[in-house]
Amino acid sequence: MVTIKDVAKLSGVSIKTVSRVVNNLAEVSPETRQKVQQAILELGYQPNTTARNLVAGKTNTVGVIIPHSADYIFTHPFFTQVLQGIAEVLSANNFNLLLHLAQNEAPYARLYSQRKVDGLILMSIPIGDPNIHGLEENGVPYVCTCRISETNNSTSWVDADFAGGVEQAMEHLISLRHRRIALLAGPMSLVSVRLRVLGYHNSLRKHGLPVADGYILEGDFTSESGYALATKIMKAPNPPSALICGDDMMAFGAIQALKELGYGVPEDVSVIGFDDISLARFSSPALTTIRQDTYAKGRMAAEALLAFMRDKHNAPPRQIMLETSLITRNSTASAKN
Amino acid sequence: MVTIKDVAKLSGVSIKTVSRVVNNLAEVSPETRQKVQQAILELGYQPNTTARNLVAGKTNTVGVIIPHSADYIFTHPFFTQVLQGIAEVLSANNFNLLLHLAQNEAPYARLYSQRKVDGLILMSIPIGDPNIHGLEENGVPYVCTCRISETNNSTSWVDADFAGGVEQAMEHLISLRHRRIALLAGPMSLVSVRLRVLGYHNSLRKHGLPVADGYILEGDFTSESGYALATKIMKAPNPPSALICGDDMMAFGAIQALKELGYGVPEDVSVIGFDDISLARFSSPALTTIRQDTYAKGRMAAEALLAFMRDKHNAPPRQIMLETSLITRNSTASAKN
DNA sequence: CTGTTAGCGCGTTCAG
DNA sequence: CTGAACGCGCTAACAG
Repeated sequence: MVTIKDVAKLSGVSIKTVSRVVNNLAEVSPETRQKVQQAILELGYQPNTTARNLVAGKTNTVGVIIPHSADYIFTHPFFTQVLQGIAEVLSANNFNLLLHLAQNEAPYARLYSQRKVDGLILMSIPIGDPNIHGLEENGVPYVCTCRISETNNSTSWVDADFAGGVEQAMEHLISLRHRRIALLAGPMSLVSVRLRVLGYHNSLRKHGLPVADGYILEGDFTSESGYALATKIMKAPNPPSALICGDDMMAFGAIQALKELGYGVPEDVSVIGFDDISLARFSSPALTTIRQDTYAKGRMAAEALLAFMRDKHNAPPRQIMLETSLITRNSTASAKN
Repeated sequence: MVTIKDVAKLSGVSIKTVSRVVNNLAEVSPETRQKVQQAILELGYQPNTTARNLVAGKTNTVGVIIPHSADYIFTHPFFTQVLQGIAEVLSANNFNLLLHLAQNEAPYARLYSQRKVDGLILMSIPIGDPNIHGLEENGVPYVCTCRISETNNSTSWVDADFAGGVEQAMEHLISLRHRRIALLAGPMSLVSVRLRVLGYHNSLRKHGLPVADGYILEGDFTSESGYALATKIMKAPNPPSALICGDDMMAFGAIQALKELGYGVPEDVSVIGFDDISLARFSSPALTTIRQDTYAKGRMAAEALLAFMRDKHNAPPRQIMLETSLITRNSTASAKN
């Protein structure tokens, strides 16, 4: 490869001078600058990023960690939307994006200790994930797009108000005179799912409604699990008149199951999703759902991380809660009785 | 940061010996090995990747280039599925994935010249993209998941048989006695779109059908453009009885437009999509579509690239054509007249 | 304004 | 089996 030395030799100056013109460090006479630039063009010289990084002690790259299978991630519009926000901000700030689909056991902090990244964005971390250890001890700059524990702590995160979101869904259904409302939740290993359950209970309590047996089911955010859980709950003794789903994919599966069981949606059973992915309006019926701004989540997380990396001290740990909103479409209607 | 020197000092050996145990280079006595490992643990030493890369002259990372906005990419399941395949293969081979959303003008080869990556995967490159220059000259290992020119050349690529796919769609519609079939195509700047048009013409010719005026419309692979194009063609003097869409998103938009215009799908107008994204079966009616195995596309591209990087000489430029298949669902039916 | 020298952290000759 | 010395390509002090 052509190095700074080659350029120096060809233009008849020292490597330091070459370095100066490459980095625009002024103090170079116009003629020598000219000579050097000529040589650079002639040789097609490009500075070696690895060498620069070694000297500078940084990488200009941010690692995005998602501890799930590529299959799971890329079939969920949720992840890709957050990624979009992150990618845009990083790109605008000349940072590289290293996508790390953690599967095997290896502390996330290692990416930083090994100087592969300057900072980390952690997505969808399950409770008790052993790999999060060492983040603080190693001084790793990081931001989560989720919460990693139900109790308060000092991690910085950007996340939606899941409890509030489910409460919005509940208010909507209760105002439509539904009383038997089931929650087809996602995996309980996620704080966001537990918060949805919390919101569900809050609403029931507020309206003096009973907690029905078996009305909280655990799925995994796939349409298949939505299908399976809807089938199960509708075949049970006391079927609900409305379903709140953990995400839109589950809602799609649930609607499919309901149709196959002969229930009309929304005439017989109302269904509400969560996220408002772009395809929610194309389902049949168009899906009523709780919208969370996943794109903003990604952007804000990336911005918070960059701010933190720029100035560790003046950027206090930030915890940002994003509001959700109810998008009313055609999958919900008044309860029959 | 703790370096190899610190470990050497603590364990009372030379840095070379530390290097040997870190890299498992045998020839170390059990006792010293033990001592060194102890010191490594004690200090929490992690080898600096940047320094290693500088010496080794490689980065162990592959750049994935997609010259579109993050918005465009992440709202199209097509891209994320290819990415999934790539991510899995790279991860399994201990390669990092650098996601590069090229927007501004900068030769892709530069990522290699600057030693940011060891190789490149190029996705969805438009015809005449100036940034592809320099790939060959700089000896960049690369593979495309698309074709970058209509004429034969020596680039290595993995791509679907778009002409054949559209021909499958045409055969299906013609067998249902459709004669007025419009093509709502994607952007003509893509070879894949031109190949779809080619397949369309091939079928027309084969069956002796006329090329109707204005039956090929150019869109951009978004549901919005599917909506707009379907509205336009149906309001034109001689509306078609069937629509073949450039991708499933366009098909969703087209179906929405048809419904709003009072056309029944598939009773009045048949619609066929392209890709078979996971949500195709949840639309209403469930979408008949041409399936391309985007996941396999990603995997094969990554594998081809890795093989090429391992052995430039014994890995001939590969050009792999992936077959498509017709998935018949409920958006197509016999023509009325 | 410019060049010499010394490192960044690691691997790799080559001696011992 | 082990260590000293050099170099990867570049930037930063420090002179000149």
